[in-house]
Amino acid sequence: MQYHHGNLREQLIFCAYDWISTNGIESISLRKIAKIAKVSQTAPYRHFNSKEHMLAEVATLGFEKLSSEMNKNKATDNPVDDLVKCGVTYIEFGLANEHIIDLMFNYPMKKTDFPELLAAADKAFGMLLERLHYMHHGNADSLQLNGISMHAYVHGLLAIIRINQRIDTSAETAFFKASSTVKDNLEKMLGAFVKSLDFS
Amino acid sequence: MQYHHGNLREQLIFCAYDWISTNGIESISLRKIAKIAKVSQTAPYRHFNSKEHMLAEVATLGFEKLSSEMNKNKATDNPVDDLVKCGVTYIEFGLANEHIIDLMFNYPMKKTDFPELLAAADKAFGMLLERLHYMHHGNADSLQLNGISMHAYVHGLLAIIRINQRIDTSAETAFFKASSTVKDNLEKMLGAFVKSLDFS
DNA sequence: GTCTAAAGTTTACACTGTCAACTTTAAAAT
DNA sequence: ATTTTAAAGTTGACAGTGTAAACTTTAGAC
Repeated sequence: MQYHHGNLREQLIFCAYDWISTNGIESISLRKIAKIAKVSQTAPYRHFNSKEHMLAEVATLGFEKLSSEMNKNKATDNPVDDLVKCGVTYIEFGLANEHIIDLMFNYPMKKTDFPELLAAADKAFGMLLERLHYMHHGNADSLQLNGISMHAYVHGLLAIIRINQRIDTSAETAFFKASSTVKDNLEKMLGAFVKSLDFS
Repeated sequence: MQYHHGNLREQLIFCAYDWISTNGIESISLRKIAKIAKVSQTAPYRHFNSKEHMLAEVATLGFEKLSSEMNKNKATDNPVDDLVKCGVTYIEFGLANEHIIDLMFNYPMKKTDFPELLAAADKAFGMLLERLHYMHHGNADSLQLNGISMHAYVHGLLAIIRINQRIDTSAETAFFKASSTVKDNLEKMLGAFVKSLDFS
C-alpha cells in the first residue's frame, strides 16, 4: 500500500461511474467515492476542481460508451435500417443505464465549461446525423431539420418510456411490455418516422 | 405578526416555485424557503413530511400551469392545427419555465408516491391525447401508438432545443434562432409530424 | 543525496435535511 | 367564561455534505 496512488484520478471516475450506475446521482458524494477508493475525503481535489468537474468526466465516459454502442451497428446496404438501428441502440442504452443517462442529460451542468464533455456528446449525437447524411440529397437546411427531428424523436421516446416506467400503472407502459419486445416496437416506430422525413 | 401563520403551506409552495423559477432546483433548500417565508427552519415540517414532499407540490403546480396554458388553445374546426398548437404550447412553456420543467421532468421523484402529482402530470399529457382522439378513426392500439409518438416528439423537441441552447455554439441552435421565430419552426415541424401519423 | 513539486493528509467551516423536545395559541369542550 | 387540547410554531442538536487551508509524505530531477 503506497502513499501515492498512481492512477487515483481514473479510479475515482470509475468508482463514481459504478456508484451512479447502481445507486443513482442523487445519492453520490465525493466523500463516499473517496472512501471507496480508500483515500481521504479531500484527495479528489488534487485531481478535480470540484464535484461537478468529476461528474463531468463521468458523464463524458457515459457518452463515450453510448458512442461505442452505436458504433457497433455496422453499415449495411440499407441506410434506413442503419439509422433505425442507431436510434434503437440509443434508446436501449438509455434504458439499460438509467442513472448514467440521468447524469448525461438531466444533471444541471453547463456543458460549455467542460469541452471534452461537449465533444463526447457531440460525437454521440453526430452518429445519427452521419447516418442521415447517407440518405440525404437535398439542401443543408433540410438535413439539419431532419437531424433535429430524428434526434428529438429518439430522445423523446427514451424520455417518455422512462417516465411511463416510473408510473408503471400507465397504459402506455403496458403497450411496450405487452406486444412482443420493446425493441420490435421501437423499430416499427422509428422506421415509420424515418420514412416520413422529407429529403428534398 | 401572529405566531400562527394561517396559510404557511400555500405560501411555502409559492415561495419555492418562485425560487426555483429564478434560481433553479439545485440551489434550493428548505431552510432558505423557510427564511423567505419568515418562519423557522423546521416550520415546513408541520406541513410536509420532507423536502421532496414539498417539491412534489411545486411540481404539481407546474403541471397545472402547463395544463392551463394548453387549455387556452381553443378548439377550432381544424383538429390538426389544434394538436400542433397544443404541442407548440407545451414546448414554449418548457422554454419559458426551464427550471420548473427541470423539476417536473428531471428531478428524481417517484411520482407514484405523490398521487396528486401523478394526476396533474397525466392531465397535462392527456391533452395531447385528447386532441389526437378527434382525428382518429382507427383502432385503440394505433391511437395509443400515435399518442406515445406525439408525446415523445414534442417532449424530445423541447429537450433537444434546451440541450442545444446550453451549448449555444451549435449549428442546431443557430437554425432555431435564425430563420424567423422558434414558433414558426416548431409549427412546421409538428405539422409535418402529425401529417405523417397513420390513423388507420 | 538533496530538493522540489505532486499527491496525499488532517482539521475546520458553513450549509444541508431532519429529529426531538419545548412553546404558543386558536378553537372545541366543559 | 374557563379549561383543555391539538395544531402550528419554536429552539437546539446531529450527521452528512462540499470545499478551503495548512500540513506531510514521497517519487523522481538535479
